[in-house]
Amino acid sequence: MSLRHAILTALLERPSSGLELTRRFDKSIGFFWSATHQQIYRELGKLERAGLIHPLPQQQPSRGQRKEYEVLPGGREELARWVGERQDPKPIREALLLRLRAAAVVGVAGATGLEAELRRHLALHQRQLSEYQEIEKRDFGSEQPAAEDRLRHLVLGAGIGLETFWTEWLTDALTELGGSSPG
Amino acid sequence: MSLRHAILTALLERPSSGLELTRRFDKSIGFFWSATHQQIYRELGKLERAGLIHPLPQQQPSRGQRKEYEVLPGGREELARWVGERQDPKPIREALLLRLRAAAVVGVAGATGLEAELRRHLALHQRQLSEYQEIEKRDFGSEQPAAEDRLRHLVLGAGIGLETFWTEWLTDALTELGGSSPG
DNA sequence: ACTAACATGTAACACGTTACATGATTGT
DNA sequence: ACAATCATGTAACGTGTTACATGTTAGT
Repeated sequence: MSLRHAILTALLERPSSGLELTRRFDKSIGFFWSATHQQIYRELGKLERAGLIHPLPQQQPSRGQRKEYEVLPGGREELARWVGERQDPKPIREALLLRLRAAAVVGVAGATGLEAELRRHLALHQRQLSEYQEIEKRDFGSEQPAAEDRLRHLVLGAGIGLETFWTEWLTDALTELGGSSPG
Repeated sequence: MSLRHAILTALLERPSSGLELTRRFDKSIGFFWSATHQQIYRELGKLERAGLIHPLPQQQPSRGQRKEYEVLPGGREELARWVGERQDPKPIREALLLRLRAAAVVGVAGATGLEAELRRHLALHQRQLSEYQEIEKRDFGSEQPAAEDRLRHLVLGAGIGLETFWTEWLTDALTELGGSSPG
């Protein structure tokens, strides 16, 4: 049940409407927890009914009208509780690896398409890596960062590390596949 | 819709019953696409109704009776089609990163629990890494591997690379958090 | 009046998780 | 007879995905 906590985190960082949240989930928070606008509206409704957030009083709630939410004390407590919770890491779930394994059993004959796919993924991961590196340059130049900034930098570092891993691995994979493929 | 293809791949590697599949999804295939037995039985039912797999004829299908499945030509075709499909990589979805970001907004005061959690994750990733390395030593010693084995080795290499990344990153994170935390 | 962009929402379905139910086989 | 284990399955619910519906605001 992490979407709920992703939303609470985002709203604590800055009160927002559903659409604003959706856009913030296309970057920053969304870099490691993505969500569509439908998920977000559904979860905002639940959070409101649970008394963890409430809409800012200024705007009357009607369809098509912007509705900005704020976290209530109960929401902050819930988030703090969740941060301290014990949770095992989820196993890897990566369709590309599954597809390589499937290619091994159905035969590598049609693997020209697969090779193109690997190149395409390589380009996407390289682009994501650049984006993270730009954010790092822009937001984390400080010499004496506050504790919160050190945490955020750490999280960004994970993104950079993971994208670096994928670009290296995909490069290796392309060498393997292209380099010595038998006839 | 990858579970379907994970199951087809597993059944092509070796015809199995639902419970056997469940066990194989706790290792090998499951290392990068996990599934519970309920998911597997549900999907086996769908695959059978879709005519992509069928139970081996020997055993009459009654509850509590072992039921072994085999992939039909249509299933193999479907898998081959899927292997060549274009699919974008999914963004990272890692609750631990979300929790660090949440810790940044609710305050790092209760971060002693978080630090223990990071250590716990470190140990888990180290164990997983050793497991992969043992598999590599056992299964991929050959000098002239077949194309299928090169692919499978590549996939295992991704697992090793990812676990290596996490152990290094978690070690860094613990240094960051423990090393210079302000009073 | 029309259009585009903004903003919130419904509906339907696929996938994932947890708890539980039922029957078959094996060992004591 | 009983318990443990193997094996398949149902039910309920939460989460994620896709397509579509509805209303508002601003520009022309």
